[in-house]
Amino acid sequence: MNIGDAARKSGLPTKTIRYYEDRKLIAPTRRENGYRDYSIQDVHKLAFLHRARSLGFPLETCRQLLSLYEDQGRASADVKQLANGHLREIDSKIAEMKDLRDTLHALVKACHGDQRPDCPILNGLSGTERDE
Amino acid sequence: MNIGDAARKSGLPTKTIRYYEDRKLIAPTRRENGYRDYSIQDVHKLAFLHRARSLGFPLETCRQLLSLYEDQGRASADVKQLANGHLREIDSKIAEMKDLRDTLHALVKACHGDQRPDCPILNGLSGTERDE
DNA sequence: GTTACGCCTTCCAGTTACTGGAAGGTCAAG
DNA sequence: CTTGACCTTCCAGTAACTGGAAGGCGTAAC
Repeated sequence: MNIGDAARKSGLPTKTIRYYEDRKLIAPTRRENGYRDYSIQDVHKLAFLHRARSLGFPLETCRQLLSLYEDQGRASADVKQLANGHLREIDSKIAEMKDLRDTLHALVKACHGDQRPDCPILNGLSGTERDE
Repeated sequence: MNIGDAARKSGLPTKTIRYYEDRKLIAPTRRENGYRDYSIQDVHKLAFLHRARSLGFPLETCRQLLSLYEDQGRASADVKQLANGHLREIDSKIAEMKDLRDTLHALVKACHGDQRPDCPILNGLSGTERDE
């Protein structure tokens, strides 16, 4: 099938599909006219990539997951290890963002937000507070 | 002072400082030998940018914050509005990441992680589960 | 004087994962 | 034969840096 149909079935834009091919994640056959020709298996792989990416796995991790996906003799332990590594990264990112959110929230809360120029947010950012 | 000293005092790498100059966020004077010359005010601005960036404000928002920072007649309401917009974005990003984390966590938990090839994580990613 | 070292300069390229657009070929319908 | 929807490749841009190369400047030791 043509790239447009593969796009509709996998949920990925055609641009992205071509990009994945460039990055050697997928290699569809070509017709005589030069058009890419996607098999059902190709579409499954694209949909797999789509889901893995939407879970935030980096492309290189997606590449590893995809090769495990295609390896009938894989050990689920290998997959779990990749997923666990990613999970830990997500957790630390969430923690980092929460910290950041709390800091910003405290500044916003302290700001009266009126026509006067005095502003705890800017004071906080300028480092003129005692605790920084 | 030289860029190296400005870097040490502001906490930003010299590369980043030059980048900010390229993006017109700061404009130090130049000495006769071509070296950049940073004033105390410049260093304050760099430290301000450093803090604003570490709170996750995009550079363009930093630019606006910086101009408010320098505007003695600003209204704190304007600052608060910028900060609030950013806060909302952080909140939605955190919520998004939590969702993602929970989905991934569920997959990881369901995976026995041994030498067998059967793997709920890959099943989840391939979309062969009934609820996807 | 020159050598060494650490600073400084500019410019170019790479990172992540796409996304947009231009220029042009293909195909089916009317 | 033209229109419109496809498809192709290639180039450039995004955010915010980061690394490296090639070369100039400043100072101190030998």
